[in-house]
Amino acid sequence: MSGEDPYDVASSSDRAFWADAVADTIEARDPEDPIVVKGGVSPSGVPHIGHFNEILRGYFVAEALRERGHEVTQVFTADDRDALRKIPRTLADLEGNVVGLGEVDAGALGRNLGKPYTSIPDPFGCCDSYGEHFTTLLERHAEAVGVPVDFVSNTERYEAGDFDSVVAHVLEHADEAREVLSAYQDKVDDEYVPFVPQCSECGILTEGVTDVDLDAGTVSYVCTDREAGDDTIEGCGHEGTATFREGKLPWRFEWPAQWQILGVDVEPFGKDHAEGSWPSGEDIAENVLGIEPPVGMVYEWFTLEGDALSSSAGNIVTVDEVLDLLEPEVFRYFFAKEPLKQRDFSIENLDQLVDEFDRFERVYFGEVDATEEEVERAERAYPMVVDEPREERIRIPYTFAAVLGMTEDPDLREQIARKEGHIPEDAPEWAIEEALARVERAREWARRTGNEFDYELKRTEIPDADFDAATEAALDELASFVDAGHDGEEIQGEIYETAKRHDIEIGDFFAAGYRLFFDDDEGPQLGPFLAKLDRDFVVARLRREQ
RNA sequence: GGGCCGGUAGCUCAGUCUGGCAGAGCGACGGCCUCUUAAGCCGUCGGUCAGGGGUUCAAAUCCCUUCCGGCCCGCCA
Repeated sequence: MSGEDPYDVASSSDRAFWADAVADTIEARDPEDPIVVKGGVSPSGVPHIGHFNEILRGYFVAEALRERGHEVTQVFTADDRDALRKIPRTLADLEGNVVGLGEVDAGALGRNLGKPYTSIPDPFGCCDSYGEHFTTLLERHAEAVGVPVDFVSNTERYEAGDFDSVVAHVLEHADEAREVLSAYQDKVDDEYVPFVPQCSECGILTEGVTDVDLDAGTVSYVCTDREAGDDTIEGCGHEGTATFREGKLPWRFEWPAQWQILGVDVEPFGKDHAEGSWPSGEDIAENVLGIEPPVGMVYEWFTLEGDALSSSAGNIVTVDEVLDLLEPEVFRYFFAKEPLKQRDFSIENLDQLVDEFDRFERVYFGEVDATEEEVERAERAYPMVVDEPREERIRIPYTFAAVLGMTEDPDLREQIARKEGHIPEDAPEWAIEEALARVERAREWARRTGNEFDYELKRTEIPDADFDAATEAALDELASFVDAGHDGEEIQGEIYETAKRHDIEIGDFFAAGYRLFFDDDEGPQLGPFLAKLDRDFVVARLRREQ
């Protein structure tokens, strides 16, 4: 039984980039083009960044193979005939806005437990079903991340009859099926039937199969109660028959069946599958279906802010939200890293990820010193991470972009960035535009995390402030100093001097400045910041006139 | 209880497959600068490679073992 160890596929080679190691394994099998890379999830609720392991790990493998001249298709199954097992805490509309259950008809959802996602009405009423709603959302996110993926609806495949022959084969060889699966699941006994019909009356997926008629291509069933976690889903007692298109294979069989139908050559999967579904899937593929299983590779789960991604615990972030904070290429870069390392995705420390990406980019263009290993990896992976390598591209350091975000004036942002040398004289217009787009993202990051960059220049209206006479006099003097024309360092020094002359605590005087400009107690380094603003405004504000 | 993955500087991680000087970025600290205030430049510090044992001339790397975090071994996916 079994091929390569899915833990070794991406790591045991001298390849600098793991996707090449996977591609090596696939090529060693001499597959026919097009090579099919698959992934898949149940559209059970709000898609989050964890789901993108399933898409992006496959994407890098696909790209590695394309670079070697293969034709590659990346497919993604929406496992939408799976049953809704528990009501999610939150949902999201098609724009990605996450909403609580209270805002939709939660009661209606509760009556649909045990039914396939595609048999449940869309709580938002905009798609044909619950399953289609969340699949659509995932498709949109995949598009936003820039990964070309063919989405496949499991339900549609069952309805179109694509699964017919596999279902017939499995039922015809039910003895082998039981024997193989029983090595992995204790509950499999002589009565086990590897098909789950959907009740024509109440719509739930029921396990009460009473008879199989291979010639007619149907199963008979009684709609019986079914356990789902701690709950029991009540069957309606209906006795009926279902065709092979009116139900589904149990997951352990469905996965290998998908491999057969779609001709899958490689599939990345999460570590939850590694010890259970994968070995049984390989076994079933070889010894029940008689096909060669794809190359499998395991990826580790990552945490969000140190904790498991969990929609019920509220610890999730969607792709939409993340793309408000960083460029798609930075997001893709995160998934280009070693798949087996357990790592954290931290919005709090997002600047680190962006910095790392910026360095990665500069390594590719040979602009910074790097180890041989880094260079090799960048040369291979960078072109897959960005849409198109362009050397003139400009990256404003993320935290500096956050500083620029303190002012809303786009011209001022550009002007400051130029003065600080982050935008070269001869930079092309497109590069400037892209570089400054990061300012909005960094601003959003500062706002979202409420971190030390979350200050907003109060330009249009002067904040409420009440200063004592000494402070007012000092501010007036500082205004005159600024009016006379000095650079940032001089202004910064003068703030200290002015405070001393008026016998004001240094910290208090800075606080007065932050109050006037940011309506806050703290802010960026004041002197250099003020020097970058237009002088008339700064002088007037220091004089509390505007 | 059994199996599997991960643990390397304060943080984020390379390096482990194939044993050969302990690495990078960020942060911190110091300086550039009469300055407790965050952006630039230069520099410095920073390590029980989770702990212990073994093999070896040589171990982050190989073997055994313990600890910590997570996954699987019921159902489901």
